[in-house]
Amino acid sequence: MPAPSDVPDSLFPLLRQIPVFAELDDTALLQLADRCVARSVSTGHVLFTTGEECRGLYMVESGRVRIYRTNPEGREQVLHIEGPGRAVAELPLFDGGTYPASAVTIEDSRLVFLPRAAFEYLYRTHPDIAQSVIRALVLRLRHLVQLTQTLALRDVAARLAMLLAGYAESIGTATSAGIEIVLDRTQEELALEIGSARQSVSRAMKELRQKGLIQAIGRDRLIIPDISRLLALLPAGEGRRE
Amino acid sequence: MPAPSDVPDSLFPLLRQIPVFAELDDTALLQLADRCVARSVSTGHVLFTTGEECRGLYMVESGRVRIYRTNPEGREQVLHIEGPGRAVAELPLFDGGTYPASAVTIEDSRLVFLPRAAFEYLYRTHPDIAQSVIRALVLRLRHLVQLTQTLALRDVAARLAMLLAGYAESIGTATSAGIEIVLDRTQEELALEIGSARQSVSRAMKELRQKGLIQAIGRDRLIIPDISRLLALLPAGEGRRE
DNA sequence: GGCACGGCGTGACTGATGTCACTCGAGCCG
DNA sequence: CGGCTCGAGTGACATCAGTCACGCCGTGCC
Repeated sequence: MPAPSDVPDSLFPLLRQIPVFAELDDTALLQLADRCVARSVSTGHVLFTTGEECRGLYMVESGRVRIYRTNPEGREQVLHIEGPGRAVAELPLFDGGTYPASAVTIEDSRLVFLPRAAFEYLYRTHPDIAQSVIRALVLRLRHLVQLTQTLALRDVAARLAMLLAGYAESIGTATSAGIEIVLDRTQEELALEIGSARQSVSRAMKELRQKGLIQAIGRDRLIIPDISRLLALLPAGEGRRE
Repeated sequence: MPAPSDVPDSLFPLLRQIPVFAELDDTALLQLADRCVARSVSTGHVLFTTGEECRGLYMVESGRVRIYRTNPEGREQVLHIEGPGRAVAELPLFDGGTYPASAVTIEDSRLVFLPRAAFEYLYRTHPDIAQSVIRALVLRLRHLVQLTQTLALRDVAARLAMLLAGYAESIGTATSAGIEIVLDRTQEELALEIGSARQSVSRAMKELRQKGLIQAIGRDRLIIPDISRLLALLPAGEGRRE
C-alpha cells in the first residue's frame, strides 16, 4: 500500500467533482478527504478484478482507467473508460457485493482510494447523498442499455460510429468543417471498446471514410462533417445519451 | 385509459412485493394503492417505447412483460423479462428522463400503473425508500453487466446455457435426475433473450443435448443433470448472479 | 544511417451464425 | 377426418467478422 497523501487538501477539488459527492457540504467533504489515500500507478496497473470483494471506491485524479470483463479465452469487453474526475466501482459499494468487472489503468495515473468503511460511515451520516448515488447509477444503467443493444444488434461500422459520435460530444471541438476530435486511443483500444478486433476497426474506419462520414486529418485527428449522418447508422432515437 | 380498479385493497399485497416499496409502512402503502390504476391487457400490448417521456411506473400483477430494444432493421434485443411482483421502468422515474427501452406484454396480463406524480410525492415524503431504489438499480446493473459480456463474448450455445441455468435457479425444481425446468417460452422467445435467431437456438439446443448437458422431457420440460457443467461454458466466476 | 518496434492497412481464409426454404408433428377447429 | 396453424428440426447458403500473415510508415535508439 502506498503512503497516504501528504497534501490531503489537494483532494478537495477532486472530491467535489465526483458526482456522488458533489452536493456534500465542506465539512463532510473534508472528513472524507482525510480518509482518502492517493497513489500514483503506471500504465497497466490492475485495480481489481471481477469477483473480488469490494475494498472501496477509486477515483481518477489523472490518467484513465478501463473497466472491462474477460472471458475464459481471454477476449475482453470494455464496459466503460473513466478519466479525471470520475469514480470507478461505485456499484459494489451499495450492495456489499463483489466487483462486477475488472479495472486497469491505461495511462500512468494518479488515483484516490476511499476505503469502504469510510464511505459507509459517510452514508450513514449523510443519507441525502442517496440522491446522487441514484443519479450515478441511473447514468451507468442508461449507458449499459445502450451498449448492450449496440453490441447485440449492430455491425462493427455502426458500433464504431457510435463510439466516435460519443467522443465528438465529450472531447470534440467545433470547426468550420465539422466537429474535430483528437483520437488519443489506438485502434486496438477502440476495438476493445466496441467488442471487436483491431483489423476490423481499421476496415470500419475505411468504410466510414469512404462514405464521407469522417475525414482523417493527419495521424490522430479526424473530422466529422455531419454528426447526424453518423448517428443515422445507430438505433432510432439514440446518440445523445450518456 | 382503463377504469380505476374498484378494489384497490387488492393492490396491497402486490405493492408489498415490489422491492422498492417493500419497506414502506402500511399507511404509506395504502396512500400509494389509492393512486394506482389497474388494467388488464392482452398479449402484445405495448406499454411504452424507447425514448418516450416517462409517465409512471408499471407493476406486473399477473402475466409477463418483455423489456427490449429494437434496431432500425427490426431486430430486437431483450434486456429482461418481468413477471408477477416485479416493477418495470423504474429507471426514468429517478432521473426524469425517457424510457430507455420498450415494453410489451407477452401474455395476457394484469398491470398496475402508478403515475409519476404519485411516485414523486411518495419520494419526497419518504426519502428512505432511496435505499430500496438503490438496491433495485444495482441489481439491474449487475444483470446488465453480465448480459453485456455474454452477448459480446460468447457463442450461441453458451448464451443459451446461461439462460437455462438462470431459469433453473428461478423456476427449476430438484429431482433425482437433476434440476427440472418447465419451459414456458418458445425457442423464438429464447432467441430474442440471447440476441440470436430461432434456428440457431434450435441448433444450440441440439448441441447441449448431444453433450449431455440437458435432457428433453416431452415437449416443454427439460432436465439439467449437472448445472455446474452447464455453467462451465460461461465466463469465469459467473452464474449465480441475478 | 540502419534497425527495431509500434501502429496501421489489407488480402486471404475460415468459422459462426443469420436467413431462406422446406419438412414434420401436435393441437385445434370445422 | 381433413385442413390449418404453430412450434420445432434441419439443410443450404451468404455474410460478417475474427484471425493469420504480410507490408508500409514513422519514431526513436544505437
